[in-house]
Amino acid sequence: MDETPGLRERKKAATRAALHEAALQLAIDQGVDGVTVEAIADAANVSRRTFSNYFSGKEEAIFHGDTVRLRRMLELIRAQPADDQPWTALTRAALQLAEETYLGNEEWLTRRRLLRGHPSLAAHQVAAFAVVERELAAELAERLSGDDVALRARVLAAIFLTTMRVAVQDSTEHPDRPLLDVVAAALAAAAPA
Amino acid sequence: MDETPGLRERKKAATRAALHEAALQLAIDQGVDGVTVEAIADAANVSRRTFSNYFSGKEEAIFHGDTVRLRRMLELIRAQPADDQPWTALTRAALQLAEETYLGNEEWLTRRRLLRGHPSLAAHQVAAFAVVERELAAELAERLSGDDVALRARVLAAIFLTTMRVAVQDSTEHPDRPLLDVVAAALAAAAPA
DNA sequence: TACAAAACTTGCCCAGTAGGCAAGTTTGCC
DNA sequence: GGCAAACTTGCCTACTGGGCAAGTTTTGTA
Repeated sequence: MDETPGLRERKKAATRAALHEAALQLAIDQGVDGVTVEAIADAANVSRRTFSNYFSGKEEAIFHGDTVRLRRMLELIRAQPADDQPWTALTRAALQLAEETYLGNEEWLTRRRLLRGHPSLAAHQVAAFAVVERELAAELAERLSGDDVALRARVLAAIFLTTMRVAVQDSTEHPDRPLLDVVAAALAAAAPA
Repeated sequence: MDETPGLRERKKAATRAALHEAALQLAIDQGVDGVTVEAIADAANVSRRTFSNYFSGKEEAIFHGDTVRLRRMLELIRAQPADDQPWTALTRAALQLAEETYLGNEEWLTRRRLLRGHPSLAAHQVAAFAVVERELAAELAERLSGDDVALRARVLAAIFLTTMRVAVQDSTEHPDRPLLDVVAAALAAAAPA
C-alpha cells in the first residue's frame, strides 16, 4: 500500500482541513452569521475563490468534520462481519466510532455546543447526515434478503443515520451524559423489530 | 369557531400559495437553477422584496407544500387515540395523510418526479421534514413512559419522519407502485421493537 | 534530469440573493 | 370616519457562487 498519497493530495487535505478549522473557530468566535467566506479564506491563507473550490458554502466547511466522521463510519460498517444482523453491525460500528471520536478529540463536543441551535446550521447538519444515505443503503442491501430489499435497505440506512444525528444533537444539549451512553440508548430505542 | 380568519390572513395565505405554485411550476419548466426569485415573484404578481417576506429562498417556496402536509400530519397524529401504541398512532396518521394527499391532488407525485434528483432540493427536503421533529417529539413524549422519555421520543419522531421522507422519495422513483403501498412497507420496515 | 500535461490557485467578473430601512398602502377596530 | 397596526414596495448594500483565463505547482514519462 501507498503510505503517502502524493504531495498534491496531502496539500489538498491540508487546505481543506485548514479551511474547516478556520470556519469552525470563526463561527464560534463571531457567530455563524458574523463570518464571511472571505474571513475564513484569509484565516486559512487562501483566496476567497479557492474556498469555493473546496466547499460550496461556510456551513459545508463547518460540517466537514462530520462528513469525515460519517465516511469513517461507512468504513467501520463495511468492516463488520458479513453474517451479523444488519442492526447489530450498525450498532457495533456506531459505538466504535463514538469511542474513536471521543478519544481522538475530546473538545469536539465542547466546540459543537458553542454553535448549537443556529437554524441554518441545524438544516445543514441534517443534510450532511443524509448525504451518505444512499451509500449506506447500498451496503445494507448486501446484508438483507427477502422482499423489498431496496426499500428496506434505504429505510434502515435512513433510520440509522437519523438516530445517530439525534444522539449527537442530544449530546450537545446534555453535556453531563457520556456520548457513548446516549448513542447506545438512542440505537436501542430505534432498533427495528 | 371563526370561519373566516379575516381578510388580511386570507390574503397572506393566498399570496403564499401563489408564490409556492409559481415556484413549483417555474422550477419544473425551467429547472431549479434556471429560475430566479424575481421570476417567481413576477409570476405571483408580487414584488421581489415581498417574496423575501414570505420565504427565505426559492427552495423553501418549492417545498411549502410539504411543510403544509407535515403540519397536517401533526394534527392527524394528535387526533389519534391516546392509548394507542405510539408507532400504531403514527402509522395510522401516516396512512390517512397519504390517502388525503393522493385523493386531493392526484398530480402531486407527477410534478415531484419532474424535479427529482436535484441535489440542493434534496437537501432542503430533508431539512423540511426535520423542522417538525421537535414538535412531534413533544407530542410523542406524552405517549411514552419509563426511562429516557425525552430521548426516546426524539428518536421516535426522527425515525418516523425520516421514514416518511424515504417513502416519498422512493415513490417518486417508482411511479408504478401506489404511494400507500410504499408508505405502509416503509413504516413496517421501520417499526421499532 | 527535463519537460509536457494535468491539476490547482488566483484575480477578475457578473448575476443573484437576503435582508435593513423608510415611504406608501391596506386592513382591523373602535 | 379615523387611527393604529400590518403589509407591500423600491432602494440600497454586502455577500455569494461559479465561469473564465492566466499563472503556478505537481506528476508522469522519456
